[in-house]
Amino acid sequence: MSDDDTPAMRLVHLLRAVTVELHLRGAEFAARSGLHPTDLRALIRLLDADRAGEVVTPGRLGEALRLNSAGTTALLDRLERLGLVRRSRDERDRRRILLVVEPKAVELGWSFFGPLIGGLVDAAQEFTPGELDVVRRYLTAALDAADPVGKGG
Amino acid sequence: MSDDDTPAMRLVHLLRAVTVELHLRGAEFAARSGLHPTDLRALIRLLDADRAGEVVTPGRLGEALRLNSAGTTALLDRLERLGLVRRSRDERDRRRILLVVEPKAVELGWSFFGPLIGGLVDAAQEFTPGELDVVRRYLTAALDAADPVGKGG
DNA sequence: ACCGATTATCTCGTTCGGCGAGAGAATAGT
DNA sequence: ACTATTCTCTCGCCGAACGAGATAATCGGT
Repeated sequence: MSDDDTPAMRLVHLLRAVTVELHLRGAEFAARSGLHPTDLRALIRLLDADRAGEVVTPGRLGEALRLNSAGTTALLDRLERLGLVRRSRDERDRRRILLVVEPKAVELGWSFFGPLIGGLVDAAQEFTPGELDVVRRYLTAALDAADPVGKGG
Repeated sequence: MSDDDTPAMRLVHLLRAVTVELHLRGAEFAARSGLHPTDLRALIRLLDADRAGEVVTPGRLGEALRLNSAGTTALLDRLERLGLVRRSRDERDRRRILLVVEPKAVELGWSFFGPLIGGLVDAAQEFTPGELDVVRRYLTAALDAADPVGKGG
């Protein structure tokens, strides 16, 4: 966007290149697995929640993915048909559906993220703990810059 | 994915959070501008090429976006209708169309990337040149890890 | 205990982005 | 000139996502 070739701008372009690359990887993986891009985003969200022990309902999932209720239902139909997730009535509030992640989804997630994470962890081996902390500080600052409102907003 | 709470894994999660955030920003901007996500990706590609002085044809654009020819034609119809791009016959090889980026597209690009880049550059102010170089090395390594094949094929 | 308001999910009908197949136009090789 | 190749566009279709509204369960006030 700018012809500036400052260190800061180089990082901006690098960061963008990384996001583009990860996006492409995701799209390729989704296509190979018979998933739509949205399905992969949903899978990621569900696995994150599962890992954090959060309970996810269709409403919350749709909100996270910016889908309306009709789209969310269709999405869950697809994921359920693929055996990646299961709908389970909440017995405490019987209006709600709790989404249960099936083992198959965890396996699928690992088959995608495993190699990627492995590569990134290997890459980190080349750096000292102090250097990794510098990177952490930068990425944290970049996250704030990209998300002015903040997660709490 | 892993419960490991090592510095390397923290960076993985941070990097993912940044990409997710940038992705969301893009989707919001696209919706506000009456663009589809694909249209924004196309705009980015076209502006990059414009900046680099590259010549882009529908075929090349479709290849970059992983669209087939029919989808590419529809995409260009949308962008042309919005006045962001213009089709121009290549007089040397009259089978080809050269895509010309209109000033409106450059303005639109800046209105999206400008604030984002500004925030990222500001964030970089807090770091010494040596620290920024550490980040550059890490992101370069991460890019390689995400793209094992490499840009060169 | 009842009734309206609220919340959560699903159904129906529609829109439109993207795909596959193939047509049309220009170029390159023999 | 003839054929193969390259580049773009047209046509018909599929399906993801939307808007509107139906259905079902819970909550609050009386």
